[in-house]
Amino acid sequence: MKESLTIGKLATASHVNVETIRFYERKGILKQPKKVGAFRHYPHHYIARIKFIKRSQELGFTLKEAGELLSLSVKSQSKCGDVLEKTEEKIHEIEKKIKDLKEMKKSLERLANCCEDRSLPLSECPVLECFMVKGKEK
Amino acid sequence: MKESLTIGKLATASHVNVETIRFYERKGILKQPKKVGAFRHYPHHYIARIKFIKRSQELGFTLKEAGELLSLSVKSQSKCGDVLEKTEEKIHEIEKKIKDLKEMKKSLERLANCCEDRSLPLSECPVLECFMVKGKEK
DNA sequence: CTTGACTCCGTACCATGATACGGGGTTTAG
DNA sequence: CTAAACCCCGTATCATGGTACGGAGTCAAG
Repeated sequence: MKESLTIGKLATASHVNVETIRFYERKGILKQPKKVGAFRHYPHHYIARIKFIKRSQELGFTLKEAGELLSLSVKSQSKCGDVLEKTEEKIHEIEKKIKDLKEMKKSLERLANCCEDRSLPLSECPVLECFMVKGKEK
Repeated sequence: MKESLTIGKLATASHVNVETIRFYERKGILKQPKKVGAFRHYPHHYIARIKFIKRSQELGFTLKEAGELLSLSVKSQSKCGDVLEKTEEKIHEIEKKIKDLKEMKKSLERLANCCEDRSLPLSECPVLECFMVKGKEK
């Protein structure tokens, strides 16, 4: 039966709840599969799709964005050019997140160092300032 | 009046909604300031605090985590050692996020390259596989 | 053919992070 | 003194991303 998973099997295999799969379908994130009788039957590659969604979410994409990324990979009627554009957009978003996180890390390291130097009560330590140096106006 | 902002002034200055500030106070994320009569009066540095919360959130921390980070900076009764520990924990979390984002970026770049080579319909392109190579079991 | 496991669907509910509303009190400028 | 502008508080509502429930249909083994 490698070509057909019930929703329960799919859920187990991709480590999510059955309800979550139904939820994704209602939201249009996951394409509804063909039904055999009244029951959904999923091709095996849906496991990869769900894992992809979960991975995307872990990396800070919303469910909707995860769906967009997924559909880039899946829509065979789209041209490579279209895909490229959206993909590069996402790459830039990721780069920005990385950059911001690095700044945040630096701020925290400054805080850490600022404490390492002396084992004083924190009141002696200009911490908040330490944090805020790179605070940007938006 | 550099030492006293009403909630409205604070909200304007830190680019959030008045309700958001009240919400943070209800949740214990932001310490309630002294009241002058019935009205909250905030020291000027609350602007920095709120900005800090917002910055943390942008970087993928929950409100609760943002509050924890903030309180690291603010609690003068905590010892540097305690702070150091929590701070380093957060640094590791950030490092992990950066690492994951870099992997995601690589995956997206592989997808992009895979499209760049040929301007074919995507159906010719083994995209989903391209994405999933680093998919990890959890 | 029955029984148990699984599925169907709709609806309700949960947490998080806000945002809005409404009836009242206060404060300040004219 | 009065009216606008602001603040108080509680409560309701919203979006996101699920999770749970319950009554009914279905499928597969014995």
